[in-house]
Amino acid sequence: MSVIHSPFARKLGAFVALSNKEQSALDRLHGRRKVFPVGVDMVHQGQTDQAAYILASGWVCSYKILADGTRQIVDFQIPGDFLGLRSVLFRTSDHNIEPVTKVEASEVLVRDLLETFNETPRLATAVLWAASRDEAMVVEHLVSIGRRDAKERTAHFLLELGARLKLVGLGSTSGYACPLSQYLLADTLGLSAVHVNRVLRELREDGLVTFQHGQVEIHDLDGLVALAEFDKTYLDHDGPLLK
Amino acid sequence: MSVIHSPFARKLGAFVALSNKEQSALDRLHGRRKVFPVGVDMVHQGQTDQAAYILASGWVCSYKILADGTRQIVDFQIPGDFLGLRSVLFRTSDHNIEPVTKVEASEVLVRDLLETFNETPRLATAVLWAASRDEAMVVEHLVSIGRRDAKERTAHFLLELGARLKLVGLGSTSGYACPLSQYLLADTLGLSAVHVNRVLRELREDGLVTFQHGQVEIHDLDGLVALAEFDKTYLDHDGPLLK
DNA sequence: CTGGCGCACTGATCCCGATCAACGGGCGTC
DNA sequence: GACGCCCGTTGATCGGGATCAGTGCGCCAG
Repeated sequence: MSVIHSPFARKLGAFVALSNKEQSALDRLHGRRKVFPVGVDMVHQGQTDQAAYILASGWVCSYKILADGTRQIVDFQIPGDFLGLRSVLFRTSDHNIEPVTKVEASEVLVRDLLETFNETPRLATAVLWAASRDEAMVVEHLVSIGRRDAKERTAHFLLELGARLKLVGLGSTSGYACPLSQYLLADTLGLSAVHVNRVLRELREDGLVTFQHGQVEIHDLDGLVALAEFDKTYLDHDGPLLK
Repeated sequence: MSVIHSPFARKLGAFVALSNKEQSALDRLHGRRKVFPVGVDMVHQGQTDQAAYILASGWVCSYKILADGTRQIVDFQIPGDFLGLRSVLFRTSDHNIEPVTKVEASEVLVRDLLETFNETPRLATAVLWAASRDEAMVVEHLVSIGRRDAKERTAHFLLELGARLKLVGLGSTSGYACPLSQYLLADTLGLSAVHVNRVLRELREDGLVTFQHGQVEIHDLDGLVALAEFDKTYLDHDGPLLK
């Protein structure tokens, strides 16, 4: 029987060294597959959904739209990320979760998740670590928007994406595929699309990074890390944090 | 035997209708009391602490300082808030938790918390709801900084504080005591202290809210709510959400 | 082939909020 | 009582990024 570990298992494996059996248990968590087309809300603003998902493929962003039409993207989910749990719990929050590329997701019942934890407690640890890392990234995002200028912010975000994609085997520290338009980038970074364009040009002219044709190429990792004050521990650990 | 429910019990009681017995179980959670003086870091940047705390009195903020000395405050904790759990989990995050007023906190072992949950599962539900609300507020904070202008941001923050303080019986929708300096406010909102001052003056001149002598007085609730696009459900529910 | 549309890109201008500089008041210390 | 120091307050100026306006290109639908 062939073993194809899901991005979810790969991600958690980056935090806790998991046996093949444990990884398979994670894979078994994946329930019914659902496909969401591009640009369609998975959860509507103000509405709560009972389902949680594990992203199998595609990218998702969660965002909020204000009365004047401006949009703030809170974060992105990539394959292996857990999704919807927040919108299930947040009775009072109202931000959508919109796929930016066609998304394949596995419906997960929280009950099944908890049962899996009972079988193998180390999985609970792994999930906690992954969740805390995800929340740390939201906090870093907040710091970025509050106190970093446009160039630093952009550099930080591109580095963060790279680190996360590397975790699930979808990229490296030198480059990765990125389906985000400059408009999405703008609404993520709290900038205008015009200015994102200028910033990307500057970063390219500085020889730091290129963002073209859906592809991010990092040319000067150290320079980017220094510019963005990016936490290198996100990039450095190759094996699991907890053996 | 007199029953003095802690702010922690009061806060959770706002989400789930708790019996006196359950509230007492929450009160019993409070472990050894610790006092932290004003302006001293409870957890140092980059360092992890094994303890989690429940704030008994005082205010705490968690923040990060960048290389150029600028500071971004991520959020505040007020009495009844759970604290330190995030810094325990965030191995990679590096932001401090600094009391802004003298703080009395009860050390809590996560083990004790889980045991309490086993006795009364409804408490687990209450904690989850409270935690998700707290995280929703961080998300709203991010949206604020990213897409609202200085006036809207400030209004939103003052409303949020009021709603949270009301939950634990430390204020009302018309006013509350607030120990924050305009410098702290600035580093929270991603503004400069000078500009915070001007914004507060404008809000006062508009007859919306005053922030003077450590006291916030809300004069036009509806006006503020509209300006900030503040979610009124935070203010409206008086009883527990789940009976 | 053609019109329409979304996205990348650029120049010109504007404005919100940062920065610099200064003053005054409360309060604790010597 | 005099000196610092922190905080609030205000004016003048600067600048980063928004806004407005427009071009060009690829792609899809007709």
